[in-house]
Amino acid sequence: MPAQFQRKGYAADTFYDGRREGSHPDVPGAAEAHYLLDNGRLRHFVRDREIYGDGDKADHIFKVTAGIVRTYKFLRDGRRHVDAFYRKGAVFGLELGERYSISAAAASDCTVISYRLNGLPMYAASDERALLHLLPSALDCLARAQAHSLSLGCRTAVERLAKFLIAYHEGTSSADERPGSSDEGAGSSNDIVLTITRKDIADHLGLTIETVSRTFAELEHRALIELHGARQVRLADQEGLRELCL
Amino acid sequence: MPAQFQRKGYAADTFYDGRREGSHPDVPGAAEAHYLLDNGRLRHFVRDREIYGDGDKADHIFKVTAGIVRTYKFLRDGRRHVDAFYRKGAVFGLELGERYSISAAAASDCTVISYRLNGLPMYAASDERALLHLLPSALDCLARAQAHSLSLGCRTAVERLAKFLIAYHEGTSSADERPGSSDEGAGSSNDIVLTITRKDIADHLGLTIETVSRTFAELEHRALIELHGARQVRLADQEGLRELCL
DNA sequence: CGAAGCGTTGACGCGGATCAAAGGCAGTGG
DNA sequence: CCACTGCCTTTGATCCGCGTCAACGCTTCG
Repeated sequence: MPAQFQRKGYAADTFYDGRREGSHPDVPGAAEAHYLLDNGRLRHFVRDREIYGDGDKADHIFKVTAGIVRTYKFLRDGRRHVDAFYRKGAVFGLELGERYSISAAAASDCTVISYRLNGLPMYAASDERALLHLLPSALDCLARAQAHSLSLGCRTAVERLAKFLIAYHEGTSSADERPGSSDEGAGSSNDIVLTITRKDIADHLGLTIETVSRTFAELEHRALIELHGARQVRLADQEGLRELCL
Repeated sequence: MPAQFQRKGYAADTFYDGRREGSHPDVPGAAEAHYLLDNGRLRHFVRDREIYGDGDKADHIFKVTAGIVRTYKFLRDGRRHVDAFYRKGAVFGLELGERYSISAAAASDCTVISYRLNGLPMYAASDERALLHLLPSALDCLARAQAHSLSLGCRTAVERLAKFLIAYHEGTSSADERPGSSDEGAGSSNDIVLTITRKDIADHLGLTIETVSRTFAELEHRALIELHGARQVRLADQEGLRELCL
């Protein structure tokens, strides 16, 4: 009923691309916002390669430079929950305790920079100024985690997938990993290429792969998207998709 | 399948009581961890009174001193999602942007300290050292938000409620707001008094009040809890309840 | 005592899980 | 070049947990 809740046009959740904190020029030292990652080590991971495991010592922070990273967790019964996806520019591996509470792996082939902490939990690292610059990343993760539990708690399969596609699109549309033609030309800007599997999507949205597949079909049936193979999706009616969000 | 994922005995999520960050003595200046809240203003709220609204200027940070605060959001269709509950010692109102993305209200009568920021988004506040001490709070919120989406994404009504009860119990058992007798005596330590409504629980767990009610009955039927009225619950079999968590 | 909230209980239907099978598609080897 | 193999995805049939609708009990307060 309250009217001020109608915040519109922001559907992105769980796709971290580091744009939000970068867009705040009044952060002290924003230019080197994650400068502590600059002297890190570049590492490449093939799809499904684990980057760190739930329970490992949390002695690194990471930043994605290419591809998509997922954070996830296995349940006792073998089920898997995918917490979030991280894209170019996003920081992951932030932990309060001295061990990771969740695993991270490459959802597609990807490249990350890893920065080694000096054996201390990150809130206790020696460089306070560097740590300060992690607060925006942490708050960004937090906001997206909250948005995601809202989706999981309140929304149907169609709505969750619609939101996912919008978020995925917003995550790539400004980046360089565009499908098809290399020039920034005509209106092909609502094509997306899913470099992650149906299973990753399903485990993230709290659905099964069968339901995800059926829901893709449903969205196509409603003329909101066009499927060209399993991985290539055109967002035929972005307005309609956004209608379904939140 | 991986064995190191079996982290046991930590079921608390979404109940923030500020114990975790306080338990890290190696945080620089942990004693005054939230000292920036010390010169704040004490405020009292009756149940359901809004503390701040989604969309308001995010110019305050809060710390709970008594009672339970919920953060929540209304959806367009009138549904409500309760993101988290905050208890004595917990900090809430942390935001990346300059406006709150979620509302906060008193889930029970409660008292909070509000600290006014100087008109800037909090990551840009003048006192960097003070800000630094918010990082643990933010990371704690983040971990719990992640745990909560896991519950919502993967678990059944019975499992969610079991986890909720364990978390609620862990949140009160060490605090002073104990039910019944005032002395720290015999084994009544697994009685809890729910000061929040079924609706708050339902909206938090992504269920309806009917299902929550039925699930309480189911847990009692399985002899995991004993209900003495709607608000007083004895955790008769904590081990059994924990079996259901995660 | 009546009214208003909150909580419980029952009947029924639907959305998504489960079980089962078959259709692309890429990589491999003959 | 084509058959073979394994993985990912789709599609169909059935089942079940939870939502929905409806009615009733309990408590509180005027």
